[in-house]
Amino acid sequence: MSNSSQKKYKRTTITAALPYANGPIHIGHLAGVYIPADIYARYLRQKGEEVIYICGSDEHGVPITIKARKEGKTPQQVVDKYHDLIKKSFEEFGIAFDHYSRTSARIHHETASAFFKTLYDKGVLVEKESEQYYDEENKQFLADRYITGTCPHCGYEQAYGDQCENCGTSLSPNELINPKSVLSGNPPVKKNTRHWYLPLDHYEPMLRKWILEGHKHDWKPNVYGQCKSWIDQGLLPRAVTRDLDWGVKLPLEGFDGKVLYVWFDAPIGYISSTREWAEATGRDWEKYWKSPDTKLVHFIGKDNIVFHCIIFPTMLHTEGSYILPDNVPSNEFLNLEGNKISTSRNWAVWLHEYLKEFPGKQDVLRYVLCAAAPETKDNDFTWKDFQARNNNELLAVFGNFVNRTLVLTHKYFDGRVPAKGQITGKDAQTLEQLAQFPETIGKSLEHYRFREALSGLMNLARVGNRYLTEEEPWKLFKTDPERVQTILNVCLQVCASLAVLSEPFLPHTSGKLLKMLGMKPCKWHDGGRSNLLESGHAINKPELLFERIEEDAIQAQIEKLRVTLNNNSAGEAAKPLKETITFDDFTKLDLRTATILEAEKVPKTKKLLKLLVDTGVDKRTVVAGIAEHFNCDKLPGRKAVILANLAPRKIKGIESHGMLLMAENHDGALTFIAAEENFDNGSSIS
RNA sequence: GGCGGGGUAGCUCAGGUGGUUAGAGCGUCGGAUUCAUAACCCGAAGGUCACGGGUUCAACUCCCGUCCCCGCUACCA
Repeated sequence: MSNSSQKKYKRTTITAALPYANGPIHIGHLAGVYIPADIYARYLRQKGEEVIYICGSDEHGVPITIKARKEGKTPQQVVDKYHDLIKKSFEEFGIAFDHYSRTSARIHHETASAFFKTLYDKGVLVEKESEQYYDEENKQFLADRYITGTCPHCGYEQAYGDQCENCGTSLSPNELINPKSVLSGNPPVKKNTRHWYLPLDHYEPMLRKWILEGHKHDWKPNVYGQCKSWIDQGLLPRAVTRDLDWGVKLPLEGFDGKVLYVWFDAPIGYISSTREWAEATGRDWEKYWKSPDTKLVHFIGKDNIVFHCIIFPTMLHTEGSYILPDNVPSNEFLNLEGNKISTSRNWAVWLHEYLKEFPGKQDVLRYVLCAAAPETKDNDFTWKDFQARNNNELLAVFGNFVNRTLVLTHKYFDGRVPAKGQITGKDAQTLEQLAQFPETIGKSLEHYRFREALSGLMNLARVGNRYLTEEEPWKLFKTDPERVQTILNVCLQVCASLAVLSEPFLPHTSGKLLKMLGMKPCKWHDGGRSNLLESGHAINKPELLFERIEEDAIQAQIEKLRVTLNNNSAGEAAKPLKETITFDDFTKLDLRTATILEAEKVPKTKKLLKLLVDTGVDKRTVVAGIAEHFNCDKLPGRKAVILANLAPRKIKGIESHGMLLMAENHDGALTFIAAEENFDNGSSIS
């Protein structure tokens, strides 16, 4: 079913998730998105198919305006910096986009606002009024991130309108106590504003049919499952506009200060990037997006599944003239040395730094990240593994085979491809195996199985090594030089095929090898031919394709990460102090020593325990979010401190009277606070 | 808690409409070899296929339950 559908396509449009222009690219992005997409694109190109590989920087949205404010720059300056950095490092790394654009480009603003206008004119969008916080001094509505206030949960005074960074709770701006505008410092006022929504709920039947029925077997289980989960939970209308001045302006009269919500404009960036490319090269962009014989494929990370499988397709569908994606191969996440990659904690291997620290080793990283790509589950990148894969696989299997063959050719035949003579069974068998590789590897690629494809490529080098070792030409040369000619001819054909078939995976290596063999780039299915190199053809001097990566280079990287780890924990040890309070403020708190009498888990929650506590004054129920840290059986009898005069509050239907005090370190571990001596319950604390 | 994904050799992963001795690469050990960047090649050891039930002549593969990891989501007074 999925195979027959591939036949009808005449061209392929490949998109890779637009990197957000507020930071550089790291190995997680590469392994999950850009490398697989690049391999796929290069493969199709090499097959001679019509294909475009499109990407660009995603440059709108609130986080960029925040970063700009923090650094005292304009948002444009921020995105310029990262756009340039990202674009350059992609190029140097060998990600071969047909076009890399950016969403601040004029053509993108035109495309995105026209797209919105079409949906608006068609009556697709639903208009709704709502109340939002407004800064009167600056005369603008405030994004959630532009409002700070006191967290209603933990009392932290610098909580943001969308999240409290102290306790991690996600908030809505309305929950904040004493909200303040980040812009003016004044309390914001509520004001009516109008926004447009994409009514995803209306298109549930379409999505059900298209995804749940139509792509049950050709989409990856993680993607299909995630979509099913979303659809089954019930889709809600999603706002497509925001009150902000950084982004694509609404193409409607009288709505200054409104822009398209960044998630709406970003995927349209694929389209505008295609248009920009088409204008520059004199092509027709529309067939890549509107012709039913075009296969549209989005490469993304798992955080992006809902946008690319549900929201963007709904946009394309409602617009009316666009095709929908044929597949959305999404990868899971890559961890680094056992921990989640984190931009803010600097726990990452940054591409631009790698390129500096390992010059000329683009393909090593491409190889390692493809071989260890998180295709079906999260995976871990370690520098030890990086070293091992370079030394024991790329170098020992691939590089070594090529080197052996070329050295022997120079030694015995002065660098000229010797002619084949009598073909033995082994020769024929090897050439037969060789012939199958383009098909085998190609099939893996067409099913988005990049790890499998790469290991297929390595198998070809193994075939070569085995053949060469078994035939032992170095033993025969004195007695049977003609036989050696045949053997080396066969080995050279394998090398030639390696040069051809490695191109999608290891483009730099492929280029070097082609040069060494004196070959021009070839079509995919030329790989596998047994006469790619004519006899008598002169090859160049061999150079090493890969060099050994020594222990000190690896230790340097590990040390670099260790320093990061130290910096992080040093930084985190000291959380900034809260605002100064008066003694009177303090005396309002009634803190008491207490003992836990009973503990049970609150059903249907992960973190909540219902505790019965003896406060000395009374026995009361307290709900505490500590279930992940403490076992119920171990709690009865435990001494604690509670805040006894906190207003009661219902949590999951249980009235909680007071709050259990705990200390939390930067790893999120909790510990009890209690009197060291065995004091009576109800002793007051001051 | 709900939903989704995953739990298979020391490591990274394949696998199967249920059916002979569960596969690969790397690592380890042994052998062979010297053309080659101490590389290649051959061989071996290594797994109760997370755990407990059930269906079946037969389950790692199907069903039910439990546990663990990841993501989304609810919850942290």
